[in-house]
Amino acid sequence: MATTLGYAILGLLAREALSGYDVTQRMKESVGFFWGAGHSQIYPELARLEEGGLVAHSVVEQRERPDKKVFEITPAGIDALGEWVMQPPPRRPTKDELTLKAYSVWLVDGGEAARLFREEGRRYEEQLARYEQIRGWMEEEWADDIGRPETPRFASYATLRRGILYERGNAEWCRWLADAVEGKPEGV
Amino acid sequence: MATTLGYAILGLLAREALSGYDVTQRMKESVGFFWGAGHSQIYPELARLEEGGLVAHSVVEQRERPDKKVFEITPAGIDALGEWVMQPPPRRPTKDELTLKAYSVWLVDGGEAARLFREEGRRYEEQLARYEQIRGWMEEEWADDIGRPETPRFASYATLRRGILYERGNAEWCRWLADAVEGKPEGV
DNA sequence: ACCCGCATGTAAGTCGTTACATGATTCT
DNA sequence: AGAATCATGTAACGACTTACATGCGGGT
Repeated sequence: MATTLGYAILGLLAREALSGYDVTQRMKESVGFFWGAGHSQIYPELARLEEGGLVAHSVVEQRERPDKKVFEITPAGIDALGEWVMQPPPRRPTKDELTLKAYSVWLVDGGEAARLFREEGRRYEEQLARYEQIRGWMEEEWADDIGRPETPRFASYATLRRGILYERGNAEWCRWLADAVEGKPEGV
Repeated sequence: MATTLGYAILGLLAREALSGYDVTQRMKESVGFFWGAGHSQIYPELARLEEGGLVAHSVVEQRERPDKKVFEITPAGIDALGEWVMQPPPRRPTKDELTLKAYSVWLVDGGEAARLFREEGRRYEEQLARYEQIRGWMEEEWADDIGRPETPRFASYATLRRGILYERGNAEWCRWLADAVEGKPEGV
């Protein structure tokens, strides 16, 4: 019924009521690690969700700040989100620009290519380090909830683990590729 | 200068001359594993590349088959592709629908969720098995070229390794998540 | 007779990015 | 004085998907 972005927003609102601005912020941090959108996409999508009865808003007046519309998920919204979760997602081809570049890496100088992939690898490692830090924090602070699949904290922890595996795989691959284009033998 | 899809096509044409139809087929197998497009996107893109002087076509008449336009990459096309390869790609947020579903998995029944993620994990494992098979074949058949970063075969092998790490990470995560939502203790 | 593979395109619609537009307050 | 944060929207454009459209030859 809603779009994928709609379900991403519902996933946030199922945890707490948020303004469009707040949703935009979340899309740059937490959820943003696996689904991103700018505010120009979010405001119209919230309107569409409201039209479908999946969310409802109330205006909160603020002193010294502009008024804001705070959106809450409705029972119908919770139902729709739960049903969507259980549908197997369509297998779309992963679009990875760095892999695409690697596909044509044979055309360029090995030393220069090594520099590129080492630099990209470093970025993945930085992100990985950030994730590992959050993971350590979660495992300490959220220790109880992490074992309870019915809590939102468990779900957040699960997505973080996915991010860790993803960044680790990418970092490992970049290192291997940088070594290989420089002519270094591999350690598989 | 060209779009990302344009560079994907150039990457193919740098290896061999192809018709639009052939390019479409490649987008479903080899390159399709990390960049996909339908024929309705490919034909206009080839026209744009030709307009920019990066590819050129000649008509090949066939008996018992429709005539076809075979596209070749031009020296300008090779240059453009090589320069693009060396540009660090913009860091776009990974869009992964399955991770997004996991973010709201706390709303649904653990047993049902386990079934979903186990099934998805199986698909990743199947793809992984296919990749591992190709890898074995490449390491035997292409043994010489795989150590030479200036060959297209090396580049194909490199992208395959990326695919293997990707599928392996996903499969591992799905297994972990399925166990976790069922209440099984983890083995990290 | 019908479907599949080869072969090439266009059209309509959705999704996503970048830019335009406004305006108050707080921090430097 | 200028930049950053909070706050909400619209418009234009580009990328991508799905459907429309055509036609021959070969296999069942």
